[in-house]
Amino acid sequence: MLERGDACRRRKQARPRELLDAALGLFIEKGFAAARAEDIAARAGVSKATLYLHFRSKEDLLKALIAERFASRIATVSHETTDAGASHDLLREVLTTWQSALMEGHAGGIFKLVLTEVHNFPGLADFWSHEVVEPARRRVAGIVVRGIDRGEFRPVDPDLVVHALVLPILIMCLHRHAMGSSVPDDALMNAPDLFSHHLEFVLEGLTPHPPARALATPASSSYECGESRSRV
Amino acid sequence: MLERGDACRRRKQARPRELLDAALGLFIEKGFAAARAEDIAARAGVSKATLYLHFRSKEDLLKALIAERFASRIATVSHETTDAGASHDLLREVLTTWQSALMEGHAGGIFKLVLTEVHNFPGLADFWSHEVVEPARRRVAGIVVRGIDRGEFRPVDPDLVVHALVLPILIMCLHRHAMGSSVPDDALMNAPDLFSHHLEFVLEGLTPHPPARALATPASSSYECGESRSRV
Amino acid sequence: MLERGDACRRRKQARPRELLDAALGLFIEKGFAAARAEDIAARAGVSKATLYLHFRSKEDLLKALIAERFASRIATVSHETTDAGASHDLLREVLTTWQSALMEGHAGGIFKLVLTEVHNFPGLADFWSHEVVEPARRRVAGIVVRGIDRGEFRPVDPDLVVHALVLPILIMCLHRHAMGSSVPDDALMNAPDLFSHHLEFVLEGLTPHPPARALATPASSSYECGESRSRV
Amino acid sequence: MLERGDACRRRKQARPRELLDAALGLFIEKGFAAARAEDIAARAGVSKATLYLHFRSKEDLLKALIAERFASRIATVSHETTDAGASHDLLREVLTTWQSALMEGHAGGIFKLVLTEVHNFPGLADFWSHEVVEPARRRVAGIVVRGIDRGEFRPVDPDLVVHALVLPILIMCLHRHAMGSSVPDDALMNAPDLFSHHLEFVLEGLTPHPPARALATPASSSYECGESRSRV
DNA sequence: CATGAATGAGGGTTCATTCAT
DNA sequence: TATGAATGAACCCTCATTCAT
Repeated sequence: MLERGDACRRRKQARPRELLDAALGLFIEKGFAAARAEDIAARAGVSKATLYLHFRSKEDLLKALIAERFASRIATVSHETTDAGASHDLLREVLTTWQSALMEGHAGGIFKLVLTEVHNFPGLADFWSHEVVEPARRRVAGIVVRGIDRGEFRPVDPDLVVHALVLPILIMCLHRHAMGSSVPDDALMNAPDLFSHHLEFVLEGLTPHPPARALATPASSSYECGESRSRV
Repeated sequence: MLERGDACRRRKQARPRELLDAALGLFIEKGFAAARAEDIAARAGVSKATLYLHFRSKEDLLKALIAERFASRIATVSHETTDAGASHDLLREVLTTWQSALMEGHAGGIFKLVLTEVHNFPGLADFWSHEVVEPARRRVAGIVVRGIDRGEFRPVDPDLVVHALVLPILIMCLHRHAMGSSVPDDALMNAPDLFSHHLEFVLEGLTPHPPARALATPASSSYECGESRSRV
Repeated sequence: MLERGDACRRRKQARPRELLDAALGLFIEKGFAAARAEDIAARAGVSKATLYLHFRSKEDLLKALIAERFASRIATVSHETTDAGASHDLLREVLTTWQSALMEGHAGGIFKLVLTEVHNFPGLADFWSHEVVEPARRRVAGIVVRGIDRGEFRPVDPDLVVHALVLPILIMCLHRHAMGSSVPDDALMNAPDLFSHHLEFVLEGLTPHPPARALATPASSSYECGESRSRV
Repeated sequence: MLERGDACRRRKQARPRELLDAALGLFIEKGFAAARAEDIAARAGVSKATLYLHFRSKEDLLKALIAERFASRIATVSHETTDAGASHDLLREVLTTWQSALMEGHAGGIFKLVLTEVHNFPGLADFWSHEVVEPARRRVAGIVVRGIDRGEFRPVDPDLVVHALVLPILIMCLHRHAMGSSVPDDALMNAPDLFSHHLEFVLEGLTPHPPARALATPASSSYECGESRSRV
């Protein structure tokens, strides 16, 4: 009986979390408008009125999700600075990990939610920018700059590499979520190898051409003192 | 009275077209669910009941739009085979044209519509695949194959190039449509040069190394005196 | 068929009127909050949605009623200036008519509505003041002033007479509406004679005492040039 | 612990009282329907569930209030028979006291509550009749009869005087409560002198004509040098 | 063909009331 | 006794869709 009490209390404390989870799931599956408050409550195992005990409106649910930055439901790029190893390998590791994490999880659904609801929830633009794009940009650009500094990469605009590597991942997530198995033969989107090949392709493009090495290195310094917004 | 009859008849014939235009516009602006039948009719200049005279339901409107392949509202890649000139230039021309056409027009809205409604309207998967992805893939891959055959490009999987060049465009369109001016300083998405630099970056990666050096497009030299933030 | 068409169209034009009537009836019977939109519509012979075709909200219904000043549902004091006859008789006629009209009709319900909803609908205070209190005050005070001028009444503050004659009527209306037959033996409120006796009682108080006549008349002039707000 | 127990027990005994007070306050402020059970409990400093521990329903709260005759919240006319002094003065004292007590306190709110809820709570009709109307009637009529007996008043139906003096007070209370400051310039309702002048006016009507002239209360002389708008 | 009017079904939200502790 | 949590029953309002003209 005590245990049951404890269990119940624990459940009660967890209600908001469970409701948010249920809401996120249904928002992802059906979109914000089509997700019925009653269904969200039901999925969380409570009645519709209970939902309104914890959140003032359906909009509030989404705002809470945004404020919580979709709490760990989206795989974030690892920020630990692993200084060891070649920059090529670092880039490989970070992007492969991130890509497969995103492809496995609910990222596609969240991205879709962001795209469809940003009109009504400006907070989503912030989320998108600060939680998705910027961290990825920073991490990737950081490695690129490091690679340039160490002479492993040609001197290129780091943003270009971000553009080349991150954007395709985003589309692939969206595509995977939206199309699911509708277009099973779409090699462009679904093949996991394609991305790794793409990664190698970009890495190759980053590698200094043997004879050009001499002129590449000096330029790298210009990336150390970022005069613009997009530095690491 | 005859004239009026004529005028009326002409208008009447045009009704479905006007309704489809109105529907597409509102679907793009507000999404399928949030676009009210009454608003669609109003935008087409007719009454709500008239809409149902021409289409059996709101879903029918979208199905008709899909069946019509969104009638020319989306810029299609030009398929004329221009055999003249370097493959580098061909690729540049095709992709630049396509990208700017998509960024100008309503492509972002249509892409979003596809993503959000494909689970209710399987026809959208076909549209997406056959009208957007495949033509672009075919055109770009064709040029790549040609370039490889002519020794202008290194031998690579053509899909890799498609992946590298087409996917970023799609995301940029979506981003532009959804975020609009919410994230005005997002260099990764909004900068128009970034894509052309990205294009050059990929083209460089395609160029065979030792002998093709001299051919490297003039643009590549600009990498040394980048006057803008996104230079290489 | 034509006739039926006509009839129908006439009915359609009349919908707002019918809805307002139904709304007023239910507001009077149950109060604003307890009157269900569906019941209002049903009483008007239409569906709930039709109500919202003509009025944007339930509040709008009441606002429309207020704006229409409860359109003739409340008996207004007759404003024709009947100069013939003794002022005593004039006062008798006007007040008796008004009182019985109010007691018969829905005045009690409207007064109650005003009292209960004036918090949420400030327009009701205006209605109360401009449509109920002021006209009655003006009419009664006008007669009193006339009577004073003609030497038929003692010089008294006309507002005092208004106070003495109008206020009891208001309470009697409210009482009649609210209590109905709950307190059938309440001679103070329900007896119609009581009011006419009260009227006579006040009239008597207005009549100059025979010997005091001389000093009464001169004072009357001070009521001719109303220096204050409450003149006729 | 004992002390706490004592304190608690004392508080617990007081719970119903506190709840009733809170309920009455909110019923007066917002009306029965708009007063939420939760707010009542909160105002009493307990939780919503505790309210239902003491009262079976929200209706029960009002019934208890009615049964308790709104416990001293409404000013009752003093029933001590003060036989000393002129009947004019007695009437003046009783009515002035009662009126100002009612205007100060919550009488208006309670009257409104009675009017709006009597159809759901027949007990309110009894309250109204036995606690408000009848005591006032009895007291005032008693004085009138005494005055007639002593030759101070003309022989009139005592109810007539009750009607003339009590009814206006009721409306003024209602008006004050409902309109508050919405119609600040309403001299008919808000002016405090108006009632006392009205009282004098009625007293004058009660005074026997020829012989009683000299007795006319000193206040009556003030009618000749009215310094305010509402003089006679 | 065109439309003004009408509606049924459904969703968001509130609140009096109950239950488990 | 006291309460935090939960809920069922309504109610307001919307909108895709139909009907009568």
